[in-house]
Amino acid sequence: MHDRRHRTVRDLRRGNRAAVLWSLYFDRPCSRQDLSAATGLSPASVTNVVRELLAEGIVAEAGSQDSDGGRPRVLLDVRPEYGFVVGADVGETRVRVGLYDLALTEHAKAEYPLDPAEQRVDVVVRAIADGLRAVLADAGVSPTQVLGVGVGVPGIVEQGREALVHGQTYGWDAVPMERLLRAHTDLPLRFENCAKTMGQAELWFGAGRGARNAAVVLIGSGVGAALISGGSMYLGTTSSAGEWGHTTIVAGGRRCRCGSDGCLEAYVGAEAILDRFGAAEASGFGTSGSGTPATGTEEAALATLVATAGSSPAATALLTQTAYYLGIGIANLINLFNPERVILGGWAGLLLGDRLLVAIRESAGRHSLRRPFAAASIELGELGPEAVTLGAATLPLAHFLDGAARRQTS
Amino acid sequence: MHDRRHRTVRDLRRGNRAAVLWSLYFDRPCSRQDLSAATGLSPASVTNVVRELLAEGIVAEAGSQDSDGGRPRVLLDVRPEYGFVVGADVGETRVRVGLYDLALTEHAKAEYPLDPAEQRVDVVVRAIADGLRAVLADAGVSPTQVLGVGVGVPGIVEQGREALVHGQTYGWDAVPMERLLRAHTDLPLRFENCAKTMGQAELWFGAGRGARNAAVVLIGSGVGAALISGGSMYLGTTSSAGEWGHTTIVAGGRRCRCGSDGCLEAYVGAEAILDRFGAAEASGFGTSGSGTPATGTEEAALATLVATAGSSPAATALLTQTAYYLGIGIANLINLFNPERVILGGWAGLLLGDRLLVAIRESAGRHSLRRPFAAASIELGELGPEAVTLGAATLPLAHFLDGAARRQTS
DNA sequence: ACCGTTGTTTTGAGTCTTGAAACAACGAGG
DNA sequence: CCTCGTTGTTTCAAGACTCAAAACAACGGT
Repeated sequence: MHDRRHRTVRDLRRGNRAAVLWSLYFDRPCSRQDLSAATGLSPASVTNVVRELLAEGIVAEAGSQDSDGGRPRVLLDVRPEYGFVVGADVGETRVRVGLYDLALTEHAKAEYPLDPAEQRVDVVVRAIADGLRAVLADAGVSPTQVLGVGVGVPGIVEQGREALVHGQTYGWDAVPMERLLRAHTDLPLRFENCAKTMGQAELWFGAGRGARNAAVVLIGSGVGAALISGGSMYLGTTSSAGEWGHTTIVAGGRRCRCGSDGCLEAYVGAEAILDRFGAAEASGFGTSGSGTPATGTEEAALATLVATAGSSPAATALLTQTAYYLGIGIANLINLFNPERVILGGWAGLLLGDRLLVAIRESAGRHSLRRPFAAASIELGELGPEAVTLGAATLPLAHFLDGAARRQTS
Repeated sequence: MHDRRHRTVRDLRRGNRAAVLWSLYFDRPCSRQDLSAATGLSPASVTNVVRELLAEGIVAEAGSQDSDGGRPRVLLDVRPEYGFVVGADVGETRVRVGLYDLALTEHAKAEYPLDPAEQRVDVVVRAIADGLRAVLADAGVSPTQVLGVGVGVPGIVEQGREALVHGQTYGWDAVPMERLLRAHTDLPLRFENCAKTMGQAELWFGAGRGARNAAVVLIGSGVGAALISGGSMYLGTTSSAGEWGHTTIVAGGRRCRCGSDGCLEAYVGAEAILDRFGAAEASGFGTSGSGTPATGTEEAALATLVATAGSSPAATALLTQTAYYLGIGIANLINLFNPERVILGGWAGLLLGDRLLVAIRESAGRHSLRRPFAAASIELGELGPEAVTLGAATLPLAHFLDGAARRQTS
């Protein structure tokens, strides 16, 4: 109950410094006055903090802006080249690594294919390490300039002294990812579930900008969600919160690959949609069995399905039904969480949402209570597939803004 | 994003004072050393803060405790008689008001029946005002000794400059409860949904003690939930979070009184259970129609139903099914929230849980993912029907512990 | 050149926490 | 009975920080 732990007066300083940095980062560029207004600090304190940030080279003055009549405001901005962050995305078929500066513009990227049939941890770790080396070499950036590395992994991340990864679908059980990767680099490492990572990207730079309570809903082959409460990711007790895909919406319904039945994922996951279509058509695209096709194939199949929807009544009916179920899943989120925004993302989510957003909204409205529904807007994600890498890069960046991380060289 | 707003160095003091008070309140009695350890403050600062609290009469020394060999620890405790708080519970059939001291021991209570057929706001407000006067007179407590009044209302509370209440079932729409009650008293008022209020009571004093992430699930005639995240109530954007009862668990299922269908409430709410039983038996207890019976009747009917379960196969089957559905609802919470504890409460919840807890756990286990399920314990609430009043009293108390509230006289 | 306006910095005062040292209250052992 | 070691609490001086007010700076208009 109540974790209030502002100890020393020095922590106060750190806190105020963080407040200024966060403010500046998300409202860039802005003047000292703006910062004063945004943080509630006195102009004097802002001057102090900013002086420090200027001296450290983290922010720089960036021109000025006329004020009506008086002294012009000096605009401040984050100096993108102060440092770099690395984001890595461990997907089902490939490992992607990106190098970003402080403004999160990409400076280099690398990609390594994985064998979708078996995801061996050592292969993944080696790919990340290789990617790290590659992007640094590519952009001519020295490791000393890197603030940290963030990794988005499929599965639950148990944050402890060393991050452990539990990947249900990959058969990973308490894999000591951090220790394994530590063998290849001394940089600060952070791990997070890739759905949460992607959610954070949408929250910071996509459709979720400015939201304090939001749900980012991700539909790919499987289904997941990231819950944002009070402006930051909600993790839960063992940081496995957000398993929306295995929420039951049809008691006694279709069998799900998780072993339960009636899960949302068994109706709106890409694999499930194709499965259902296959069962209905008993022919055509998709997989009728349970084998996981390469994502590329799955993606093409679903795209074709969506495209045919105009002409094929069977496809239309299926999609209508999918929107119905998806609306129910979203309505449940709205009733439980009362978010101000629900963002639909993931490759399949974007594909479906493009065509079905109206139907989804309608179904969600019918299945949720009036007031919470009225408070929530349902929108499409704005970020593409690079969102996971970007979101991963966000992890060390957040720590930097909090004032914890510094560059290795002092 | 990030609300960091520790302005002045004085706020720091207030924060540390609050940290000490909360610590002491929930680990009572304890020594200055314990407080130092619990809050992370230096012994010197604890002494300072405690000196202040002693001078104000909020805490008092309460004996001492031998230390092995050295100076004995002086035990500190909250002085219960420093002030009082009032809690009011607006139920479907009655208004209950309780007067509590700082230690939340009851000093007086009052109850006023309501006509269950129509809940007129002015009647409710008058009952609360009468109850307030009555409990104060009864215990011989002057209003100047009262720190505040908390009210638990059925419906969504919109916290603004003045609390507004939206009671779906009562036909209350944006009722300015605070303004209405303000006409009768000058005391600080706080309003909250009664499910959240009850949840807070369980969290502080019942089965939820010490939990940081928990879900308190309430089953009465209707169904609701209170979500606790990071040790405090999660409210959502328009403070209507936790509408678990109207979460869909059977797409296209039974019609619910909210207008949607397949809601959890339509399966496990007391009214719904009796309804289903009536439909199955086409005779016996319960109501076969949709009219809301007086709660007393409903309560008796459900108790009878549960009692017959041993002998009547129909009743047994119905309860088994109810446990199945309830387990699904709980599993959904576990998957989404990853709480460390799920607490089953409400009069019907306790009645059912008493007999069905094992079956409910089993169903929840089958419908949730392994890891989050393993992290969550499912337990019965420990508090009786007075929990709402107690929880309501908790609202002004929390503000007092935060250092905001003082007694009116200085 | 002067004035009003607006943005930023300096200054002096006031608060707060803290580590170290002092102080207090006990049991044990001579 | 006195001393000593131990443990819990308080005092004290130093250091850190924010803030309000005042000073300063940079502009347009007249």
